[in-house]
Amino acid sequence: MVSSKKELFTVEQQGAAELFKALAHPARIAILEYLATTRDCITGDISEILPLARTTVNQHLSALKSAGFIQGSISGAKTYYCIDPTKVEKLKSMTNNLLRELSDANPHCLCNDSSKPISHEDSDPLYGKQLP
Amino acid sequence: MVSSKKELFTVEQQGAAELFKALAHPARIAILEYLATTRDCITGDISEILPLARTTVNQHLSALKSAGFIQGSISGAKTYYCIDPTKVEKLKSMTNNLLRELSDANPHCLCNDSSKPISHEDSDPLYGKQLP
DNA sequence: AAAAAATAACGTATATTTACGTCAAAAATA
DNA sequence: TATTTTTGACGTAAATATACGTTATTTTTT
Repeated sequence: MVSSKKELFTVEQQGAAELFKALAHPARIAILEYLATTRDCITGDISEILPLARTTVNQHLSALKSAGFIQGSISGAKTYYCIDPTKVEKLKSMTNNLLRELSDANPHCLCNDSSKPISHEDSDPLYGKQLP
Repeated sequence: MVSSKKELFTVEQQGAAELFKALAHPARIAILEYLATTRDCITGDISEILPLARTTVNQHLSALKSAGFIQGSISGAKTYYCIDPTKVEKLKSMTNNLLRELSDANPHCLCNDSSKPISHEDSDPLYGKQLP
């Protein structure tokens, strides 16, 4: 790998990928779910819930914060974290856009075209065969 | 990192994370979008569209295939890839579940509770401050 | 039968993610 | 004031992802 190459795609594609990447670990899903169900959202609490060390949880929290999914507000020694509803809305609209794109155009694909019946595992004996 | 730890979360959380992970790179988003708009979905075509080498594109295709987002059917020397609409539906329902979870419960959080006004960047001068 | 076309497999190098321990600093408490 | 609590910063090691060139194999074309 010489460079990252991600910047060669559209900003929409990059944005979508970043959003999904933030959710691409079960710990971060769990953190968001926990934050959604409690008022007492401090780091210590979360690391007691999750099967991970506190520093690891903190790392996941940072990732979620960088992606904009959560906000943190310091109150004394404690830091309160909570979900940013704006970002959740953005995830919703962005996912809906992508899903619409993917499902609308799909019937055009050869594999799902009923006028070309010999193309899937049901009918094609070579489906899924590895080239040796 | 000793072990992966991902297996310590619920299967739902793992499944969601895997699905999102498959979409966590702009190239894979671009591939899905391209597959949605064309009938001629063979590897060579896609690598001419994307700013990546053919082998790299193939790698991303494998990732999407492993995740179940695309199917491939070999016809002669060419391999035709297409989106699996079932998986797209699964992404939709799973995302909707998560979004419902996250938006429903959010008002309970302290940070978004109007009865505790001093907690966000507008009112809290310490918001976002790094502990040095 | 030989050459060309197309693809997956393999190997490799670099970058990033994941997981955690240790440490220092700020605030609360004794 | 000293101790405890809480947190983020830093360093590190292993795992995984990304990007690509090379190679072998199959099919098509010549």
